Amino acid sequence: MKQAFGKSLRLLSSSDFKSVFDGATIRLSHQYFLILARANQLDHPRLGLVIAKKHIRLAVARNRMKRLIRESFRQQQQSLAGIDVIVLARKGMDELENPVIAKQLQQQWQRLSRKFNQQQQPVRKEQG
RNA sequence: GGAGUCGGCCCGACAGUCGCUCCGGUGUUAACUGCGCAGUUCUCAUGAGUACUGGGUGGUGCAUCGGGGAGGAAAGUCCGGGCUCCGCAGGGUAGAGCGCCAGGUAACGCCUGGGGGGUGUGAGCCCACGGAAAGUGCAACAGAAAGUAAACCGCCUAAGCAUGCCUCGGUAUGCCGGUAAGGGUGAAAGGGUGCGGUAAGAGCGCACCGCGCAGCUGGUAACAGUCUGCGGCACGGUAAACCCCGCUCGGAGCAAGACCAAAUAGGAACCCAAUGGUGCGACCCGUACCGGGUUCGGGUAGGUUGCUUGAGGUAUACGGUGACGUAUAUCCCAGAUGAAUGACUGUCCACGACAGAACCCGGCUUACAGGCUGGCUCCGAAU
Repeated sequence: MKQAFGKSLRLLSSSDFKSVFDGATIRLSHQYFLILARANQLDHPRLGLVIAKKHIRLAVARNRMKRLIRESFRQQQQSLAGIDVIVLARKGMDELENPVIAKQLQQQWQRLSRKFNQQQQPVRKEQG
């Protein structure tokens, strides 16, 4: 079971980001972060991160957030196939401990996966 | 041993699992692509072009192996340089910065050594440390007076004038005054101490100390001197007030700059179509609007580059008090770009601070848990 996290699993250009921001079909809100998502036409998910300096002031803390989110996403990528995801950090996220953040993200990935599958269901019925 | 002071170094350690990025090696052929070679076909003037096939070789990609992968401040962006583009004959002015002396350096507002002042018992530490006899200005409150000094209290009444008294020379009072020694005000009151001197005083005179100027000596210099002479003796403070003097300074920055280059709109050249097409209109006339293709240049998105071998690190030797320099040997030590350098688990301990490269260096400043180590000082004990 591959759990690599190469370039293909990231949102790379500003047009990639724009399409998710403009056409997001799923919004998951959390006290410390916000997840936007929409379907892509690929067999794997892609992740984009928006960690604003305004919300998390220290560069070291911003790096930590990015690493934790990437790591969590990397481990969950199998259940998120076909989704473009953007995670936005909110104020205060850097005050949490690593295990807490990992746990919170884990829960959000599961919610995201369920919600995405519900949205895909009617489409398949129409096709079949 | 305790207290202190000045440096140098380190930035949890080890193991396992799963990742990210760069470099190198090997392999891979499914994919994309660059460049030669050979054969065949077609076009035309023994050469060139077009298409296809075969094989070679490189790049991207994918596997796999090996190696590298944040800091002392990577930070603030406060100075100085390199690099890049733009500008530039020379000189002056304005503006900004710097400011004891000498040296180091690519350069500096940095560093080293020295001088001066302040501070500490000391090692040390601190200093925006040019000019106030070029000029202008400023100094609240208090105080009589704050800058060619000045009489509030005090001290004095010698000289001059007036008046009274008398032993006719004194004495008392007043006027005219004298006085910076004492008190008081103030951050600051125009050298200090002593003796002489005087009506009382006063550098008024003298001695010593201090000060200024000139010389001499030492020092590259700043500056220093039990040195010599002259001067009784100011030239108060403030230049992070204007100012004066000396020195330095073109502008913008890697989102610099260079290259490749879709789509869309517009431009240029050539070719083609032409007497056209569309609208108004039953039609003619009339009128308004409008081509197609190829190539080219500029150029947006996007990509490549700049991009890490450098005023480089380490070691040794030599020169120098030192900052540093020279020589030789040796090493390659992040290079990301929606932005890597990590996550988890276990063990151990002193339970881990401040904090993340973004073109690159040299500094300064600010933040900071601790650990290791060297020099020096003070105190105490022992020998």
